[in-house]
Amino acid sequence: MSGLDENVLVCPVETTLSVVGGKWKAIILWRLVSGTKRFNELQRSISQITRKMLTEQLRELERDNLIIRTVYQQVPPKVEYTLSDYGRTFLPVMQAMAQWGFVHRERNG
Amino acid sequence: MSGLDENVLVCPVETTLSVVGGKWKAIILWRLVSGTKRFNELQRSISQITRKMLTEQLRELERDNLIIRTVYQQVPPKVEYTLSDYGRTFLPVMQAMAQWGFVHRERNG
DNA sequence: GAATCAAGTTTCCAATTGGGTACTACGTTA
DNA sequence: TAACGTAGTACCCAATTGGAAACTTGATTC
Repeated sequence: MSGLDENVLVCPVETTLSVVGGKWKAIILWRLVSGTKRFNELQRSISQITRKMLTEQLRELERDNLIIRTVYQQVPPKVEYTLSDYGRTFLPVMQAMAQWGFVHRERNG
Repeated sequence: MSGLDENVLVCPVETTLSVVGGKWKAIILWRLVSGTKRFNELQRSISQITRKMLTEQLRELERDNLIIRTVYQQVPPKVEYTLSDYGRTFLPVMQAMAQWGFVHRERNG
């Protein structure tokens, strides 16, 4: 607990997973790459996610400054989610993942 | 269930997560990038993982052909885990993750 | 005056994940 | 003959995750 090198020893892959790990975050961010989305639009495009999960994940992504949440004061409510500049730094990871997933699906069923 | 386009519609990021998602798999694979490792060696290098979890994750990675498990018939037992050629195709994703994690740690605490 | 809409929140319950501990195999070393 | 070491398994229990459904808000439409 007293060394200078604690941070140096942390695995960078673990660091990444601590921010965008879990079942949903990378998928949500990938949806936002193609542009700003509203809440229901996101939910419809991620078929298995519940409102609760989507809300939770969006809150955490916002807290970590990866996305920006914009509330329009109108009824019915309108809330938009946008990748932040910082969120966009995650683009290379998402592209690598998308590329691998695409090829993997070709290879396997 | 009868369309031609089911697979086309699957999100490639989701495909990737279905294979290497979860809390441990990417970390384990990243350890193997630097070379073949034995079971206990892996466990020691991933401080929070239990034997049970490590066993489970290694079995699944082996089932999906990302790693190769080699058992030496000797006592005490010796089992080695190695990235397969196919597992190595995941390298770009891991590198992108490691790079992002490294920069993210600089930026944040 | 009832229904509708978007974007949630709340509550409760089920399933999955994960941890602790003990146990195993068996040849070698003390 | 007792202990050691590696690579696990087996079993049980606790914690966390995740899902379903009902409820909320307030202006607008039927």
